[in-house]
Amino acid sequence: MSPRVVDPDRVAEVEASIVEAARDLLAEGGPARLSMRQVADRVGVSAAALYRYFENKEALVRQVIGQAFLRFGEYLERAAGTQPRGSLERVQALGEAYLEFATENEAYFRVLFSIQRDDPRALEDIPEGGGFDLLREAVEDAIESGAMRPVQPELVALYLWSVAHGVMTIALACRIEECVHSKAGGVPSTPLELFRAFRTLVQDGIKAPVEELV
Amino acid sequence: MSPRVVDPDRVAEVEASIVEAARDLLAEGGPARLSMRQVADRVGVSAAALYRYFENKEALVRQVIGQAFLRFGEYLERAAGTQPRGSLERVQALGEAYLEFATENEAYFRVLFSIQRDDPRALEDIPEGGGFDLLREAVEDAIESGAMRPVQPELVALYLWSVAHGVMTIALACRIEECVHSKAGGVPSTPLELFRAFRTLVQDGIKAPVEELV
DNA sequence: GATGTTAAGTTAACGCCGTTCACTTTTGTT
DNA sequence: AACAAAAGTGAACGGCGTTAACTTAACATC
Repeated sequence: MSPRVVDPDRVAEVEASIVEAARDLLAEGGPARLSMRQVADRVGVSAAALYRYFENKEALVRQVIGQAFLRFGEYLERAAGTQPRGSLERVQALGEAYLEFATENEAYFRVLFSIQRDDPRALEDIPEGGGFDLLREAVEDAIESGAMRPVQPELVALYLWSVAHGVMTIALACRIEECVHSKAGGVPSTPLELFRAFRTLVQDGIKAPVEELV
Repeated sequence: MSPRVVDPDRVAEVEASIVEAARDLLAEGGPARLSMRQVADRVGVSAAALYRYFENKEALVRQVIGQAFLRFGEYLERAAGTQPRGSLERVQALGEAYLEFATENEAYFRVLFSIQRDDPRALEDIPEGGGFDLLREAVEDAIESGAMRPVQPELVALYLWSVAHGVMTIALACRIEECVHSKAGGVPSTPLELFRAFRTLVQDGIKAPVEELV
C-alpha cells in the first residue's frame, strides 16, 4: 500500500533544528539576521527546503516566539520563588524579572513584543498561563493579604505590566538620557534601575497625601 | 565662474514634497508601504532621484519622524491648555493626549517609537522642548502647588511616560483582551480607556493605606 | 545666442529578501 | 528490483535599498 511512511519524530527533529538556527541567528544579529536564507544556510540546506516544514517565515518566527515565551516564563517563575506569596515584594520582583529578561534577551524581547503586527492576528500563541497569569495571581494574593489596595486584579496587573513594558520599550527606542536630555537630572539610565526607582511611585502614587493640612 | 547656481527654496520644496509623499504612504499603508520606490512613484520620479535629496532611506524617515513629533507636540499642548497649571488634571490630560495621538496616528506612532533602532544612534532629532519637557513642567507645577508628592520631577515624568507608552505598545502588540484573556474581567479594551482606568492607581498607588489598623 | 558647466533625473544593475515551481535525489516498503 | 512518496535542489519572480554610468535640462558667461 503505502510505499513510504513519514516518521513524525524525524520531522519534529528537523523542525527543531530549524527553529534553533533561527533562534541563534536572532540572538546573534537581531531581527535583521533572521532571514529564511540565512536560517537555511546555518541548517545546511537550501532556502526552499524550509517551506516543507513551515508555511512561511511568519510561521517559523511564531515558533521562535513560542520558545522565547517559555524562557520568559522561567525568568518570572524564578523571581516569584524568591519572595513570599501575598507580599508586595513578590509583585516588585516580577516587574524586575520582566526587565531582566528583556535586557538579557533583547533580541527575543524585540520579536516577542514587536510593534509591527501589520497582520492584526498574531500572538495568539502566547502560552495560556504564561507570565500574565503569574502576575495577576501575585496581585490577587497581595490584595488578599491586605498588602495591596483592593482593586480589580486584572487592572492592577495590566497597570504593572504597562509600567515595566513602557520603561523597556522607551529604553529600546532611545537611550533614556537622550530622550530626557535631563539637565542636572541624575535619573537612572538603565531600564532596570529606572524601574527600581519607580517603586515608591508605584506603591504610594504621585498624589500628595491629604493629611498635610499644616 | 559658476555656471549654475542652486536655488535653496526649490530644493527645499522638492524635499518637502518627498517627505509629504512618504508621510502619506506611511499613514495609508503602515511602515511596509514606506519604501523608496513607492515614495518615488508617488512623487512621480525615479527611485534613484531621491538619493539626490536624502542620503538614504533612514535620512528620509528621520524627516518624517521630525514632522510627526511636531504633530505630537500639538496634541500635548492642546491638552495642556484645557487644564489649569499645577493641577493633577493637567498631568492626566497630557497622558490621555499621548494615547489619543498614538491611536489617531497609529502609523506615525509606530515609526516614532519603532523598537527597531538596530542602529544605536537615532532619535537624536527629537525636538528639544518636545513633549517630555511639557510633561516635566506640568509635574514641577503640580509639585509646587502641593498637589503632587515632592519627588524628582524628571523621575515622575518618566514614570508617567512609561505608563502611557506601555499601555499603547502593549495594545499595539496584541489585542488586550487576548493578551489578558481575561475571564470575568471587564477590563477596558482600548488603550485610552485603560489608561483612564489607571488613574486612581497612578494617583494613590497600589499599596494599601497604613491607617487600616482595624 | 551659442557655449560650457553642472544640477537633476534616468536606466540598469547588484545583492539582498520571501516565495514558488519544476525538477532531481533519497528513502522505505512491497 | 521496482515504485511511489518524501525531501531537497536550483532557478526564477517580484520587491527591496542602493550605486554607477549616462542623459537631459538649466543657467551664467562670453
